[in-house]
Amino acid sequence: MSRTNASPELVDNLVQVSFKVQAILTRIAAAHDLSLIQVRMLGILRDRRPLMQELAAYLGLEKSSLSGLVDRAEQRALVERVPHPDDRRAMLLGITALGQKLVRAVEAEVAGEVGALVAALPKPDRERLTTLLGVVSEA
Amino acid sequence: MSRTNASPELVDNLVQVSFKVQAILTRIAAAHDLSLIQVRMLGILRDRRPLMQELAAYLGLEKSSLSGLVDRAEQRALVERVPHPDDRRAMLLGITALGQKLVRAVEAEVAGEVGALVAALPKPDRERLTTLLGVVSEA
DNA sequence: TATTGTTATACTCTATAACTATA
DNA sequence: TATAGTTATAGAGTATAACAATA
Repeated sequence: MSRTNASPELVDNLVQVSFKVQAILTRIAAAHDLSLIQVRMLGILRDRRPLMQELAAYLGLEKSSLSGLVDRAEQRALVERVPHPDDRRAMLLGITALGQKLVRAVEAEVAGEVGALVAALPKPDRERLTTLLGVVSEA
Repeated sequence: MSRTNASPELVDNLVQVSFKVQAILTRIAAAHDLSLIQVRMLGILRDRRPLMQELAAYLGLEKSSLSGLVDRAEQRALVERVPHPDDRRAMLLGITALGQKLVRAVEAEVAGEVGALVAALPKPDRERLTTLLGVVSEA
């Protein structure tokens, strides 16, 4: 037996804001000749050096899909495949200096434009929103 | 001179929740053999009968991209092209009974799963979140 | 045998440019 | 001439299945 946990209005607002944020991300990525999935990939590689299959899992992609994604990013010198020292089947993925520069530029612009979405809220409201979204984000 | 309007944490939470909601939408759409853009199209056609170019504008697509999108949906009998009564160049787009059924099913599931994201919040918090997201949604 | 990654293939989604038909 | 829509073409992103190399 399931129960309605949220008003239609809350669901609607979550969906609307989600599309709004995605539109900002997509537009900024495109301005740097990147797709959203490429930005996500670069964002992950900024902090880790995963195997192909690990990155595929993070991104929710099949390994074959990731091969193409990495191919295109590698051709643009944004990422690099590094042979795994202990397993000759495996590849470690790294981000290049150019990739880092790009992802930092994108993230700075995102901070500005997403930040502008909440600029109309007074500070206490922004703090409340931060807390509430934190809970949703952990759900 | 620009100023930081939002904490990095708030921006992060907005982006994280946005991806979370999109993942739900994409998964539910896929379970019905639909893409996100097809669901958006059906959602619009539930309330309007636009021209091709009007729908393209709503969705932010080129008219040629929409041709293919409508082709594939029409082949599955989800939408239909209806000749415009007054302009023989133009096409009005409508949703079929099957399309309506599909979009209603998707939206019901979305309400359930997105609703579940906020199920942990007590009701007053959900109401506050609704209001705050309403402001962001209008920004 | 199992695992890591690539390749072959096919489909959706998207854009640009050229085109047709109508206004 | 201008507008509404389609078609031709190209490329990114995705999946499934078959494959090669290594464990």
